[in-house]
Amino acid sequence: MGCYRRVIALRNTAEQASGSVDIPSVLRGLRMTKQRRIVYSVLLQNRDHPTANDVFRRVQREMATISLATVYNCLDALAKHGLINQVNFDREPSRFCVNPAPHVHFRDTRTGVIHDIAFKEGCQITDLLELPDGAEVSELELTISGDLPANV
Amino acid sequence: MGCYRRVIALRNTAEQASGSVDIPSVLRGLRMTKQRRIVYSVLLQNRDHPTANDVFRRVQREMATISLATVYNCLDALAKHGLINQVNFDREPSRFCVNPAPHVHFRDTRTGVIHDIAFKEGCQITDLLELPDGAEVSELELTISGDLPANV
DNA sequence: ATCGTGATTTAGAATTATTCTAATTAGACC
DNA sequence: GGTCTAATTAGAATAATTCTAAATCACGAT
Repeated sequence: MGCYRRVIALRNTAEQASGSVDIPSVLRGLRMTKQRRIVYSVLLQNRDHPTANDVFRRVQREMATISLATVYNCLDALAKHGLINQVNFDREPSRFCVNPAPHVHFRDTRTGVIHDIAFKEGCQITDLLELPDGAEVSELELTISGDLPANV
Repeated sequence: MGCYRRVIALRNTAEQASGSVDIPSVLRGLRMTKQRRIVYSVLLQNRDHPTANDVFRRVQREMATISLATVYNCLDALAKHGLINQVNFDREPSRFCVNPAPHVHFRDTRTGVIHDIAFKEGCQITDLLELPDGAEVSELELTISGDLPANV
């Protein structure tokens, strides 16, 4: 029995849109260069799971000289340091997500919007699987496509 | 408590390797052309989650004139008709899987081998998620990477 | 402050899985 | 056998991403 209240970050809130993010000079051991900071803040400001290209276009508005390769580099560095997640739906271009909480992705096939979906309290997906004894999970990606009822 | 017995199709069995598959001329509404039949039988014979290119090379041994585009076409047709699954790990080349039972994929990071993992009896992964009321799942892909204990 | 050094950024080329195009071939049905 | 549509083919095109090599930056030591 899912309920709407528990769905995470479906829409940008006022704070998210404000752009007033304060990012320290080193985050999780990653030096926050100008470019990395802008890429990261763009992701924080608009959590709609943009592609690298989307990010590139948004960042350009604040730093016209940045290159696409740098955006890729930054996204990669941020992901390697656990600040963002790379989200893959089938073979579409990767998308990026700042939500640090454990969650999975649900694409509404009608609107194309990707929603973050939390786990129910205390639930471990691997408990449902016939994993061999001693298997140790290091990465797990779950993507779902489907229909959401017309918005309330 | 996963147990090895319930892990599906980890290895090719004798029958799988025999190649003596008998495929009707229409399967799930899909006309089984020579090429589609060979592609399908190659997948049935060796269930190691090959890429399109792997399939291409294997099929060539039986039909030297087949083209890579045809292999892509066949894989696509087979997948659209539910005979095979397209498996995506991150942004790696797609892999293909004939296992018709519901399952997820686990890549052993040490060996690179991809294992099919079944769900425990009567388990619905979506029960663990805070899905909005009325959400209807049409596709679901779960991929896991991790370590498996050294083979028994 | 300046210098040296390694990390970062950059532009553009390269890579590569996949899709597209247009022409040919095969197969089903009359 | 002839017709018609679907499937196959070779090769070109696409597009996301990565690579390369050169330029720039930023920090610590002097």
